[in-house]
Amino acid sequence: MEIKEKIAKSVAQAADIKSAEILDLLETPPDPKMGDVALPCFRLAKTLRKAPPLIAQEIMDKLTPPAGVSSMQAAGGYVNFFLDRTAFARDTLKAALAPDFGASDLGAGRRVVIDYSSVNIAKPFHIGHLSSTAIGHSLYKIYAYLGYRPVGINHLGDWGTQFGKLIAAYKLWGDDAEIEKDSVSAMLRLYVRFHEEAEKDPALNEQGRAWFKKIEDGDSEALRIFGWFSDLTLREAKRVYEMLGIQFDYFTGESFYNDKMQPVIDELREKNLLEQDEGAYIVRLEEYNLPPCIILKTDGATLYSTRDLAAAEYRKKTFDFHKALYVVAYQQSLHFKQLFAVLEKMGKPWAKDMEHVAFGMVSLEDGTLSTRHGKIVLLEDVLSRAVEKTLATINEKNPDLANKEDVARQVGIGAVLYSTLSAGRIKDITFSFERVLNFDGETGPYVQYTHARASSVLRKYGKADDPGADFTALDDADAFAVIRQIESFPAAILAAAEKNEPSFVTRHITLLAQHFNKYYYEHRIMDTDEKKTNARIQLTRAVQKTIATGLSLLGIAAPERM
RNA sequence: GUACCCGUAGCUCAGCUGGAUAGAGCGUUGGACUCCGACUCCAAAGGCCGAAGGUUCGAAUCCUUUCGGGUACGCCA
Repeated sequence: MEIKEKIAKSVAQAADIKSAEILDLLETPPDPKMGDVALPCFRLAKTLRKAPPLIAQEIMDKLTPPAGVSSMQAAGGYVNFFLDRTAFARDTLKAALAPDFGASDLGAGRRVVIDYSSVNIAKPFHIGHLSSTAIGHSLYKIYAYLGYRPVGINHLGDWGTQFGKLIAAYKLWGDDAEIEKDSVSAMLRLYVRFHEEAEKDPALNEQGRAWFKKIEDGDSEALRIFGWFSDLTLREAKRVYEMLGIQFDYFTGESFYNDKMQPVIDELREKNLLEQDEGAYIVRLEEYNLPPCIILKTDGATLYSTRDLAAAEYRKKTFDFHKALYVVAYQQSLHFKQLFAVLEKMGKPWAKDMEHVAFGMVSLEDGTLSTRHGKIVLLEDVLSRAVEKTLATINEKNPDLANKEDVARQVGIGAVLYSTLSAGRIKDITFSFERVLNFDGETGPYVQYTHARASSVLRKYGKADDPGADFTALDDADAFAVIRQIESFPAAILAAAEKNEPSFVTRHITLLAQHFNKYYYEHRIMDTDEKKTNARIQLTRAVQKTIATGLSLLGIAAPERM
């Protein structure tokens, strides 16, 4: 970054163009043999009204290369700059070895509310919830690293007529011991049975509605049963969160907003936004080219949207957020567009600070996930199988390793997290054990292995860094590739936050691991020249640190041995 | 029907605020452990970037149309 600014500045002087404009043009050539930084002159041709190769030549002739640039070359319509690699290595490693490399105070004093994971009461925690959980948690870490104060909210699915049905089913066929023992699975069986029986006997639905009404009215028995179900579900979910190393600041679910909806409805009325249509109350959104948003049903009951409006209002009031993110699957993108549009119509200037961080659908190889038909894969099973497989690998390759079980957990779970955070979040995922449990190539274990390998070298070296290190040892192309990648780490974090895209971090550290592994094979790190050895050790240390930081931003552990 | 998203190597994906010969991993084939960790590395094969127009000095990238796939579209969440 810094060197690009210097180049932009000197080009600006030579060509009499604004330096910011030049900085914008600067890019990295496709092949390092061409140069390290390139200035394409094609766009300048328009204003200067000269042929690009001529401009390139003229700029080069007039230019005094800034410190850090060793040579220049005009080629085609480009001016190519070759960096002084020794200086680049020294500067980059110094920055990378300082504490909190890539961190910033960009977000100082700003809160970012992140709504993620959102488990449903009485429903199993399956692989369909992994994306929201992993992406949300990673964003939490990324924003925190950039100085923001993230607020993690688990917006529990704990409201709706379904819970009336569940209680009705429990009253008819429930067995306390079975529920205590099987928890969510037992609840799910009751729920499925209810739907089956209601097909034959529609009167059951009436019972379901009645029980839901009791929940709404605060009936003590209804609340006791529902509270019991909630506790059991959360206990199960928290076990998974613990395995994943994830915490939330709040477990405020939908029911939390029950008493907070009326003021929003009143406000909509006052502002003349509420309109009765076919018996229901709606807000029209034609000017947004969106279908209307239903606020109240014909029977006067509230809906999902009503609750989310109240939640948005509450979050703004409580946290005064700088940004509010909803890490929710893209199926709900219309809902969020409507939600944001309604808030905007209500005159909330902060509506523009809210963002739906959408991600793709998870399906199984033989079709869509379906809780009701039992076509699901439990997240806990995936995690355990990944851990088991890792343990088997460790027993085979590194049987004397201490804390094998701990490491197996870190690597196995890391593999699962990595796999959901490696592709862009909008991509659909077809879940397959084969893919998740493959640990070769661009995978979590690969990156962790690189980290462990670097750690191992550093352990062997066992000495502190030497201020007199000879960085000319890092002049070769392999080292340069590694250093360049390290240098762009802070930019990758910023971009990840900007786009709410953790995969930018995943990709960045994966590439870094690849460059380092190549370097490791081509070069001996520790040799007889102490000053040169130390420079290569600093490189190794910077790689180790950067990978560890990157992994931690993804919520993945970085074991030193594996 | 309408809106949004996705089509890049056999498979999974990068690259998409336009730039120099389209990249990686998996899989396939063939190599590399007396040497700092082989969960590693090297090499080969594999592409009209869904298609057609357009804008531009230049398009995988921007615009239009079109085909294929996905998702969602008032009283579920």
